[in-house]
Amino acid sequence: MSKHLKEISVLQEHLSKHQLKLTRQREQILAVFLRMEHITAEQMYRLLTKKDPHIGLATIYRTLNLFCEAGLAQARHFGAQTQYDNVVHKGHHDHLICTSCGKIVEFENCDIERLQEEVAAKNGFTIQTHKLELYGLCSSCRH
Amino acid sequence: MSKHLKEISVLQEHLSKHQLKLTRQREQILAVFLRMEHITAEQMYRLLTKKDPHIGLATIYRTLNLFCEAGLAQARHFGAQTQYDNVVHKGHHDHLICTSCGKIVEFENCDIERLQEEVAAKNGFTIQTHKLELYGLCSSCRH
DNA sequence: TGTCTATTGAGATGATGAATCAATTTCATT
DNA sequence: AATGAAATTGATTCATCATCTCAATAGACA
Repeated sequence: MSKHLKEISVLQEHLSKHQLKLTRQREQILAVFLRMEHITAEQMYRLLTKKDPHIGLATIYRTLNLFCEAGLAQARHFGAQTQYDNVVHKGHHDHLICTSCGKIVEFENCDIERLQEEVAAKNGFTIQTHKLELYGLCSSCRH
Repeated sequence: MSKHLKEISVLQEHLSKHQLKLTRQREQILAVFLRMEHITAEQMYRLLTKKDPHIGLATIYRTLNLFCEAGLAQARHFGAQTQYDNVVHKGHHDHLICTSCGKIVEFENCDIERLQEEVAAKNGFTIQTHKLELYGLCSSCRH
């Protein structure tokens, strides 16, 4: 765990701010979580029960939601399941996607990001990450 | 229905391309769907059963998924439920999503849209629609 | 019209995640 | 180190959403 001192202190701060407690389970779940880019509750459960068969699935869900509140994780709903993304590993997920041939072009645009921050601030939000996908026709498919 | 000739023909084409049939239920569901910006299967079910009590929820789900395959709809998983967005009504598809409590705020920002067009043009794309989701903490969850 | 095939609808099934609650653990205070 | 209030755990139950099943029905093309 020594690699992730910063994340541990973020959690510690959130815990003490809300009169919550640091438990063995929360440490174990955090240790696994910080090694992954993203994980589902089910995956986490399988990983943890290998070592410690006495950890409950309900605890996993509760703890991953706790991480979201602490700002360490970010829940994203993919189909049926919920992915918990590690905010530390966030990249820029902006894509142009051709609806005809499926071609994908990645891009980054600072002006858009700045405007996103403005919109978020106006609504009282603090952005952790974002997803922007532009769907359309690429130059070859338009002709 | 006469307002939505284009969308009807998009569906027709998809159906015939895949040896599927145009049924009374598909027409009814499409008619309602095209009037909405976005809808859930449950909402659609309630709207339709007012007129025709003999329509099944399974059919709603199947048909909305069909619309996604035909390119008329776009499924989005919000919390527990799935929203089916009308691709025709682009422009109101942007959301702020709280990763802690799941609260969703819709917004629209012309400047962002203009920049999106610029980015697309620079890469030779013509935008048909887009999806922008900002994930973060709302004001209540940050405290 | 008749036949072949896709579709429907009612209910069963499955999957996910949240709620419950008695037993246990944490941690500030002795 | 011991105490005790308060938070946490985990086994289970519960609730919701969406898909699957399959016999009955309806569309499309000859």
